[in-house]
Amino acid sequence: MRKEKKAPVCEIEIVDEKNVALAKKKIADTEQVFEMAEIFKLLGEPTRLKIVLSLINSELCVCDLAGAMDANISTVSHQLRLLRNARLVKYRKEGKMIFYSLDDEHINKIVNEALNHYKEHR
Amino acid sequence: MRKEKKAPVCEIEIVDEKNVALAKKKIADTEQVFEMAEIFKLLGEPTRLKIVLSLINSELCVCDLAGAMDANISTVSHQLRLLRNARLVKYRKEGKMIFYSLDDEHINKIVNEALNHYKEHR
DNA sequence: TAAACACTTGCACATTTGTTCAAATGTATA
DNA sequence: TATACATTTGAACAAATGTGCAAGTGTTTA
Repeated sequence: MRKEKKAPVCEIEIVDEKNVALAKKKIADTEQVFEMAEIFKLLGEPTRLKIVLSLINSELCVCDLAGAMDANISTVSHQLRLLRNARLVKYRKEGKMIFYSLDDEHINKIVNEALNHYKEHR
Repeated sequence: MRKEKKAPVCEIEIVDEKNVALAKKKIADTEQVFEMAEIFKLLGEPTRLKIVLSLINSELCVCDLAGAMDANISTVSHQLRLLRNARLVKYRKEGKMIFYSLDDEHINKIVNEALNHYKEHR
């Protein structure tokens, strides 16, 4: 005897089976979806986005970065750690200073694409 | 008599004035930075990213969307509202069903660029 | 008109997140 | 070695966020 799932309205009924299958395929690689989301989340916070934008032109030390963004050094450092962990930025030491720069050429493209989006909408 | 700011260590001292100026220029348009961050933030949450990925192939009703993602309809609806407000998705009504689709061709590019990033890092 | 259905919305709640302060680390210089 | 400096780190806290339930809206169909 088959176990009868009592249908909670909608979840069971599929309207467009073919396209649901396609959609499922797109999000099948769960880990990848989470990794992608992680990158977007990192760019989705003003302080971190400012850091990334600031580093597009050139490497900067933490101090100058904070200066350019008009932000607390500690705040910048905290956010840099997140960007570092995700390998969006890299750093090099020079004496007591640490210079940060972008670690990925794609970030540039992603940011620019978003810029286009923004421009189009106003 | 000049007002003497007591220098809190680092904020005042600028190491690389030229590049700090360039960085400042990049983030000068505050409103734009926040709008960009908003878009990234929306893509930076697994549920919402799955919605966007699901809609790349074709429009889907809320019900199928939830089915494809294996998520609660209410949850999906809540997140759809955010995507709607930001004009990342649009919708059309057909009877009692509502079909959602991507409202922006840039989203596609942004997502694909992120995909490349991901692939490159493992 | 009533029932079924697709979807939205308000609420409550736990969780996550960004910031600041103060202390710690590590490096250069007197 | 002691001091100054650049940066990192931990702790504490308020604010923001995602989720699910239950109730609400609006549309179709019996």
